[in-house]
Amino acid sequence: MRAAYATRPREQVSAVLRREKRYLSAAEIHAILRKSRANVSLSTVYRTLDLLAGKGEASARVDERGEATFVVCDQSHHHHAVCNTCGKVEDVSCEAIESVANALRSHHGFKLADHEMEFFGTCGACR
Amino acid sequence: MRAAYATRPREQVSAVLRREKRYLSAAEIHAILRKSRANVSLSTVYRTLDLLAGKGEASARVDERGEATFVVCDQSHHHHAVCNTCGKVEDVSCEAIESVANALRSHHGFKLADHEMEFFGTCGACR
DNA sequence: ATGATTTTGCAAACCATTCGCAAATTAGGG
DNA sequence: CCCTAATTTGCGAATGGTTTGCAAAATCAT
Repeated sequence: MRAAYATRPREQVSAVLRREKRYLSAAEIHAILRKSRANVSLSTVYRTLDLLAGKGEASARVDERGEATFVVCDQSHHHHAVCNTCGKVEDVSCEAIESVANALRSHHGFKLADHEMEFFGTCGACR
Repeated sequence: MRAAYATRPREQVSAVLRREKRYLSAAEIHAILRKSRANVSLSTVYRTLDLLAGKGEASARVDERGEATFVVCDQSHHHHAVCNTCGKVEDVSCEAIESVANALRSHHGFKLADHEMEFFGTCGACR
């Protein structure tokens, strides 16, 4: 059966994501770890991110420059509100989707199965 | 001032997108063009896609494998309903966003500035 | 502790995308 | 039309984020 070793490098990568709460690329995480003298290889950062994303503990996003970035998040279905100022990401539930599903079916004959949403704006702390 | 030449290669790339109406990568477009004996270089396909995306005539999306894909679409603000069966993409307006904006502000203290949504399901033709 | 199994690190391999540059194409005025 | 200036194309080479192979190191169960 598959892996599951609780290793130091993995915990360190995970800790950075939990502390920062914003979208970070593998390279950024690697740089942050180096500063705190935690020498985790870039490969391990990538592998750990894939692992977390696979378990649903982190979600991925491709930024404007084409780099993959990750945040820790709920495992249940939800969406993200990203602050344009500080970058912090908050989990948001989606109640309003019902009305959208109805509109899609009646106006487009489209049967909704899944959806993705992302919000951008200013968080409470930055206002 | 900037470019604007109406060239054959650009028209051919654009025509493929208008005909297919689904997310296509540069490589896929290049392959389709080769089959119809239209020899447009891969570089030109990439450059034309950037151009169309810049003008808002096409919108980009990164697929599961990490490749950039494009569709032609309205220039006004809207969202996409992607059919899981045939891949066709329909433009969808968003009326329901008002209630979401209100919920974000009252529950999270978050001031919504922009948003992205994408829908997946089964289109009318495939049902 | 001990051995089986999983991870890590490093460097090399990948591969989609970008770039440099000379040749080809386009737009427009004369 | 014809010519020139400006833009675009194609090619191959360079880029750069991400993946991979493999031997050494770490982890877990016994």
